[in-house]
Amino acid sequence: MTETRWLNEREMTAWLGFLQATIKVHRYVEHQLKEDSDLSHAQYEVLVKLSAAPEGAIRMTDLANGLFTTKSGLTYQVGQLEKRGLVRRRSCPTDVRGVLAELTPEGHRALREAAPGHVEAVREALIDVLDEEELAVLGRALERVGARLPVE
Amino acid sequence: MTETRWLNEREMTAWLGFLQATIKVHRYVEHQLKEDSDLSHAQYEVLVKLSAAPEGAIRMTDLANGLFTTKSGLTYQVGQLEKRGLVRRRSCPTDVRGVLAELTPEGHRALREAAPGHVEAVREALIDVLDEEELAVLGRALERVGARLPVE
DNA sequence: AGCCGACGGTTTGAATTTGAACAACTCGTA
DNA sequence: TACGAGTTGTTCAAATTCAAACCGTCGGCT
Repeated sequence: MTETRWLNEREMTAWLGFLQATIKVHRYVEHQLKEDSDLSHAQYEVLVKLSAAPEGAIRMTDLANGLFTTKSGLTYQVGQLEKRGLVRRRSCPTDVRGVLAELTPEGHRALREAAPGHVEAVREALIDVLDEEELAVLGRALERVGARLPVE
Repeated sequence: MTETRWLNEREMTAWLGFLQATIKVHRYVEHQLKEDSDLSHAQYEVLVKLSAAPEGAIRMTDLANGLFTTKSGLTYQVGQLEKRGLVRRRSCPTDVRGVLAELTPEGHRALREAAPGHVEAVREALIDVLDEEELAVLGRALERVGARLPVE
């Protein structure tokens, strides 16, 4: 066991800033979506992915990976969305085990209506607070951070 | 209602990077603590704050604010820590309503033992992945982001 | 002293998250 | 063709989170 490399002041600032910012930004975005569109952020992201799917439908597993969520968590959220008629499930033609999720017309509408407010919240909470340089550095750095860590 | 200012590519990269990085880093740190010290990250942060308290004890509300958590969430977590004998509650001498939380000797020990592994995980997941410039920019920028948003 | 709005912390119930267990199925290989 | 390891999505119970309701107390004001 080697000596612990404690965080110096600059590192501590970055870590605490990261913690505080992430918690607050997530909470802010979550609230805005729930308030204005009655969607959780997780649900919103599901709608986005489905809407962006090349064939209009995605396998559950691919969806879970793309959203950095667990399989069981996704099953739950898609279940909620299906209850509300925003998403439909159908079986995968090439793999009997597979399940494809796709947006219903109501799902498309819900996303279209929720998107502007959500983007505004993202700007308000994060994007518009940063200048050009910060935006670039943050994008580059955090992308690298995320890519290094396992999905689950 | 003015026209929606959608995110351009650079902004979208920053936002997606932020989402992915935050989710994964939080999960990574959470797992490491649970695995190696049987503590949730929330519980670890409580121990840290208590350990850093000038008088060795803090009011629940101050603790909640310092940790960007909700009052009820804190009540639950402190309850868990108390069950395990890491934290003690006593009433505030100057305010009957108030409750002070403080570390027990076991709490001090648990923190001392958990800290090195936690710091290592934080480095592994975030700090050591960034260079000097990124560290500085990230610290400055995210601190500003966090400060702008309401606690709750 | 007495009132009243605000505060401090807990309780409550519902919603969500998690990992593990599970059953059904796929696919490469013997 | 038959095997077995790995995959797919769901289910389950337990843990956690959240907001709202709640109760007792504080403190300024009359």
